[in-house]
Amino acid sequence: MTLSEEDYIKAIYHLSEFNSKSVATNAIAEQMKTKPSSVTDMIKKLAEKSLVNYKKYQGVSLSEKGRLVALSIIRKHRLWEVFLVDKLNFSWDEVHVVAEQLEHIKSDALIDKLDAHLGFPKVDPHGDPIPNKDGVFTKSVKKLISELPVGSQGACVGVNDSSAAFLKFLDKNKIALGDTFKILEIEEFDGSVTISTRSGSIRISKQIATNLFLEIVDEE
Amino acid sequence: MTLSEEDYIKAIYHLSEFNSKSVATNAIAEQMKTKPSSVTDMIKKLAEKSLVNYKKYQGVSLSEKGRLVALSIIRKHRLWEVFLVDKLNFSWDEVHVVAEQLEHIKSDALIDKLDAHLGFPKVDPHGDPIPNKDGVFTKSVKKLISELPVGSQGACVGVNDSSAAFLKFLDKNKIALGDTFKILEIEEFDGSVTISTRSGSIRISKQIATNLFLEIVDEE
DNA sequence: ACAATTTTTTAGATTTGTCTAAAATTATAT
DNA sequence: ATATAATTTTAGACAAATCTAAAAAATTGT
Repeated sequence: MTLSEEDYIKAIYHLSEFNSKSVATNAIAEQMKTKPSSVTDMIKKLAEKSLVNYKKYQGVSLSEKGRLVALSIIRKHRLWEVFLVDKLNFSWDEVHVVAEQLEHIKSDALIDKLDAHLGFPKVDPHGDPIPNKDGVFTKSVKKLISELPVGSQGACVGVNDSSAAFLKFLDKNKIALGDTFKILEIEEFDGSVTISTRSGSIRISKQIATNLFLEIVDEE
Repeated sequence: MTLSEEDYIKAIYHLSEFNSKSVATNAIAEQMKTKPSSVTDMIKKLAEKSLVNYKKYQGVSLSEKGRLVALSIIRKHRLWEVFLVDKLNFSWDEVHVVAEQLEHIKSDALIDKLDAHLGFPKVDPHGDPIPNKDGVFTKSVKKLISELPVGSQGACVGVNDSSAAFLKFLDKNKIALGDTFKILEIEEFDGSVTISTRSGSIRISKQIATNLFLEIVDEE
């Protein structure tokens, strides 16, 4: 698989991740920052290799084979992100660009050993699940604090607003990525939320609650 | 710089590492496993970017700019090799192929942080020196035990013969990469050498001595 | 329903890195 | 010294991935 093919497969996966229907040529072109005609060419090539299901003018979807390729790339991407944050002290918002390159390194042994080195993580620094070797992963529930009911509990895995000001605020309030929070109370009046942290409970404004993602530990 | 350009620069560096003269087109073609005509094309391109000094039919040499590019790639390659061996438990003879891919990842921050994570190593797992950011490195002396006089001391950094049998032998005799040895005595009769190790002194045959490299800690 | 718009595909060109075959240059051997 | 051999370069072609411009198909609005 060429680098470019891998990028297309990944783009198609992400575009069909939630709606599951077939993906439009234009949508892929936008995602890949290229022209629709280039997309058509590449789709033909991927169809030739039966990585995608394709019928002219009818959009495209990943075949099972293609889906597994996508998941293996995503697995690599997310493991590298964990490495960059946990081992090299990158901040979680800097890692994406570098992981985009690292995900294309071809070595099964490397990924196995990296996985072990990292302690077989289940989610990446943004709270997104890491597929296993066979492409199996538990769809994690990742929600804004403002969307959760009282009693919910989870690890803080990301922010909506990555402005320096907001990150500074989090730092000042001793809120860090990875911290576990529990929602104790939601104030009807202003939407502010009381959450418990390791160092006690604090109250956060609605604005904060709509910008912090929790990765819910969903027992099932 | 494209991946291919980087590979050519690295090949030219290695080919002129010891003789320092200009490198022949055929030599590059052999190293790169490509045809001489392809090499000529690429050399023209590199000359255009003033990464090499080139005169038709006269061979090619790296410009200062090209030399710095080569050293930055070598720096990345060797840091990744240290990572693979020290952190991911690859054996030192498996790392080259993977490092060949990793060396092309473009991110200064990544290499800085990797360097720090590894404790700013000075040599790679094969005993070859790691250039610093500015391309400066101390030319390390790496010699076979059989080439060294009594009294020499250094870290074991590599083998000539990487057959499974030889590696097994080393393992059985508790000789591992990184161990420090001192040469105590050389037997005229059969060329066998007595060396001191952490766990006492042992005698190794000439055959072993001609297959083990020491990285000499050369005070100057 | 069908004209207008949007989306998608085709056709033909471009760039990068490669190739083969042939020509130009340099090296070698007697 | 010069014919022969080896090396290097040129010329022209090709595959991959992209582009522009134009044609084909699907969608939308009234």
